[in-house]
Amino acid sequence: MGHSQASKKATHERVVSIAARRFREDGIDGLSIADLMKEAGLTHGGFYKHFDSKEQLIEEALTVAFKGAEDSKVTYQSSIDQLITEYLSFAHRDAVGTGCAVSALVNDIGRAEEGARMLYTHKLLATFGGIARLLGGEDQAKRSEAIVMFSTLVGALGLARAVAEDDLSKEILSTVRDALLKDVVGSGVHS
Amino acid sequence: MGHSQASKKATHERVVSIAARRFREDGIDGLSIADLMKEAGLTHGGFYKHFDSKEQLIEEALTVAFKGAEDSKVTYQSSIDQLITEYLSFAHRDAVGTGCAVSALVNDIGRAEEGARMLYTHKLLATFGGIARLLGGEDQAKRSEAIVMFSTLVGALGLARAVAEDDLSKEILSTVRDALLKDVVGSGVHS
DNA sequence: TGTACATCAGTGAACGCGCGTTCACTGATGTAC
DNA sequence: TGTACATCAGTGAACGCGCGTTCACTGATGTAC
Repeated sequence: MGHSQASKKATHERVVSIAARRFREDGIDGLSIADLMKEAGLTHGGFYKHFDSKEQLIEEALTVAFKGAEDSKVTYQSSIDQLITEYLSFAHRDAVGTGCAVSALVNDIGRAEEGARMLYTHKLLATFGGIARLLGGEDQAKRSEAIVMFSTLVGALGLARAVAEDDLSKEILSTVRDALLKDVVGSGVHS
Repeated sequence: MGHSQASKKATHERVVSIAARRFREDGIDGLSIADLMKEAGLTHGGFYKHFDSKEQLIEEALTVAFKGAEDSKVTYQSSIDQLITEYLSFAHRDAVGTGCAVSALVNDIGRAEEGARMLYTHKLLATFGGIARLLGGEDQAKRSEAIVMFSTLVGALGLARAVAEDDLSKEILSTVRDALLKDVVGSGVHS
């Protein structure tokens, strides 16, 4: 039946994977189909052999971005200390495209379609659950702690990325990291 | 000398004021000159009687957005409790266009020109200073507290706006608000 | 005060360009015999 | 194994549209006398 299905699938996944990175870097409206296909080594026309529309790509790419290795690494750490330290690291700040998609798309998603917002919401719920687990439970108190902590992480990472001066950016990351690590020690998670 | 200078100034300010709101709502790339001028009751050609380029508009509009009454109301509250309560209110969540521009533009600004990033950075420094003052001082400890608190506020507001389900959105705002208010009571600001 | 003239904010057609999408075509690959 | 044919991923020109920007023009307003 013509071209191999395996190679089509490989191309499809490559395009989605590039989009998952570029949407985080440039915003959903900031990446064009032509640019995307060019980076995949193809021409723009071929896009529609893989997707019905840009909207379908967005949903597939966000699904990948929310499941991606880098993002999960950040969300499901082996310890809460490690999560805080890696989430607020300079490496994570500088790796928007492979980092936490919840942070990278926080402003974009309010302007996106219903489907994209749903994926985002479910990822956020999973993240709250994952952090609560790291904090030692899934009761209401731990969930609340997780919500506050993740809000702080997302805010600090966003501000550190937005700021034009590197000194201030590093101060934000270090200050928030130290404060959160201190909170965790104080709350008895390290029983 | 031709048209009144007063009416030109009034038009200029009206256009900048609309842009300051719309940039927050739709993103910097999400607002076109034609749309902007239409909302001001003018045609697109007239734009260049007021600005050399879109870039100049961006800088003027961000300056206004960072000085705007609504934003300052949020940043320079009379008390830290009031700041937390109003920043994390449903009203502020639903008023992106007139609310805190630091939050609304946190993702956009990393993709913007140097000038815009500078304005953002200075506004953020002023905000940290303002919150430290509300916390009772401007020493390093209070500055650190202010950085952590503002990160938390920005993260929580962003997530509450991004989320597709109203229950979750309200839970984020309420949970973070209560936690921050409790922290403040505990730290002895209300001596 | 009334008239002639100069100014210039605002108009709207037009510019080149990039967007998302369509479509007739190509040519490498898989299938049938 | 070798040849003829069918499939279809990928190509690239073209579509209508909106973008930022330019420009010749208009006509209400301010100035000069």
